[in-house]
Amino acid sequence: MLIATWNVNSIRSRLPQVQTWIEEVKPDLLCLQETKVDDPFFPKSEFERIGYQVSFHGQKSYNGVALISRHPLTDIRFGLSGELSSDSDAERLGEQKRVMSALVNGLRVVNLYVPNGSAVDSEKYLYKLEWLNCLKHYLEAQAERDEPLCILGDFNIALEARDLHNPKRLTGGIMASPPEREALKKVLGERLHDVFRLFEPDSGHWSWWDYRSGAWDRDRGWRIDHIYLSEELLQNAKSCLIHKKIRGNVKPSDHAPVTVEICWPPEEDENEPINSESFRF
DNA sequence: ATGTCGAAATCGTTTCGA
Repeated sequence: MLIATWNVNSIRSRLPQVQTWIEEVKPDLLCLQETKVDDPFFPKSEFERIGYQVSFHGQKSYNGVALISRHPLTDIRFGLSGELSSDSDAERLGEQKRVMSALVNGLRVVNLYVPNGSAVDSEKYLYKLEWLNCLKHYLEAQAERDEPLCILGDFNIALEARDLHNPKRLTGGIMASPPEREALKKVLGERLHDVFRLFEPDSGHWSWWDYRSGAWDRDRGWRIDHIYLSEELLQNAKSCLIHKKIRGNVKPSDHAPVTVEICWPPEEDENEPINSESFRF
């Protein structure tokens, strides 16, 4: 099963590129962030035409997440509500459309667009930390359901020095400050593992390059788009790739897609009866 | 050098957020 995450920075601006990439890579599930479109205007039929089911949770101008799937999506959930400590938290944090989840092939996928945070100690930064704390509670409640878990998306956090092109200069700033990193580590707990690092220990692998300052031409990137898996999925992971060349497109998103290949469901039982199709006549 | 995008309103230029 091939699962992908991509912050597209407006699905309407990026539609041709997303369609081309889907036809090329054929992901089973594509999780989008920053769709920047209210639900009535999501280009749903553009994906249905190529054999995908679509579900989305968006708003005008900002944020917005979507799931594009070749397999049935069930038990689709929107936002962090239902798992929060109070109704007022749910209402306040639900205004920004940043989370949706679904069951696909028996695994729970949680698609996230973590707040950017603007600048350390700003109002938006405090919101980001608070939001991550709510996400932690949400995932703790989720854990009781005992489903194999994949959480992925744009985390707007580089967890370690090797995830930054210039750790000396950038560490301590937004997306690389100790409080953000600690908050994310608490979200992950003991259960969730960064599948990219299972295959690639080295620095120099980025998923986001700022549009400004010639960051792409100078390869000054950050690794802030992540895929985290629970143990049973991690054991069956075959690869995790950053599709860097997509960032070199004409009119690109500032993020590249990231994919994980998981052997899932884990193994076909050889003793199981053969497909009933064979008995048709 | 906060240097570029995308969206929307204050609309053919500026603002906000990233």
